[in-house]
Amino acid sequence: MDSTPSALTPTQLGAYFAFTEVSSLLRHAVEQQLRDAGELSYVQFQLLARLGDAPEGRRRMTDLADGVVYSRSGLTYQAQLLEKRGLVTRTPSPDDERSTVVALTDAGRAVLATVFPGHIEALHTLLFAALSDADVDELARILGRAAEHLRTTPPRSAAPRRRKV
Amino acid sequence: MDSTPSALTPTQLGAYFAFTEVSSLLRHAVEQQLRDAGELSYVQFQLLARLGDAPEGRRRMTDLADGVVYSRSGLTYQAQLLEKRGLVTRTPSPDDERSTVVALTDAGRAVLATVFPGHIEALHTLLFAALSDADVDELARILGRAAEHLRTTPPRSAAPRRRKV
DNA sequence: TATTGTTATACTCTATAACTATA
DNA sequence: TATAGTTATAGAGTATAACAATA
Repeated sequence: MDSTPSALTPTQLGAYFAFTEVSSLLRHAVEQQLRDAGELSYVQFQLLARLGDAPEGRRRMTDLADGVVYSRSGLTYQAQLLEKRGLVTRTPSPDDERSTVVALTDAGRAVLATVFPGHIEALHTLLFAALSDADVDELARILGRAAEHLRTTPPRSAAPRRRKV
Repeated sequence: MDSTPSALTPTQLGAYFAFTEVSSLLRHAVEQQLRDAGELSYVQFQLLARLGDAPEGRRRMTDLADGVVYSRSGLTYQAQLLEKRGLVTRTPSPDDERSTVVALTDAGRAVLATVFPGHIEALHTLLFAALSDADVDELARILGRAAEHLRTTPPRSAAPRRRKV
């Protein structure tokens, strides 16, 4: 019944600091690689990668947004940039005419293909080179659990208090 | 002699995705908390926290920057904001007159104190609540190793290529 | 009325380059 | 000449609110 103690144990603190450090350094390095290799921001890469994963390379705007962007206008902005570069197309959905379907173009796939090898190499040399297979196993298990918890616990915006009512 | 293979194992992929997901969701939640509780951006919080850790609450600009900010002007900008709010002071160093020493004020400590409990609570409910003590142990160990690797391997900017020479 | 997405706008943040001053 | 820091400036990104259109 351990109800959110008011301090962290030294180990928790260590885990948190290490996490933020890895997160910051890794992200910075990866952003640089994506910028150099394909003129992509991290967000743009994530959007393209999500499309690459999707059946037929297409998704509705709302589905595309998920963990990537936290405002609808932010997604519109990025989708516009990608469309201008010809990496995606945006067309109204035939099913629901309110929806916009974003689809990866051949050029979009090409950019993904250009960027991927360096991306993977960066992950290898920066992260996985330091870890044993067992470590990676553990990491996947633990962070997978944490991710699921985060995904489910506060559905998106906990907002425990409002300003000004 | 496993020289950076050109693909990731499913487990590595899982670890990476989980990591980015946790990183993104946790950071977003924490930023919201810091903003609500103390009108601080994440970077500003990190700077204050670093000062709070330092002997006498003071550090040179350069030492303060470390993992937090990746350009000197960015640090100057943030330091100015904090100084305007009276949370830090900036004074030339007596030792080396090129240096600026940033020092936490009482108001700065007060803001840190205001923000900390909610910060810790957020970490508890969002991250540690999902993990066993053993998990946290493992996480600290693995990520600690990764952090050290990242810290040492590319001293700061690998820059394998330049644009335009 | 609720949902999907866009637009307008304002703001925060970051990075580059030029500059000053001290070591 | 190298280091520490600031300034000017420009650009990228984000979020809020108002809006339009469809369900």
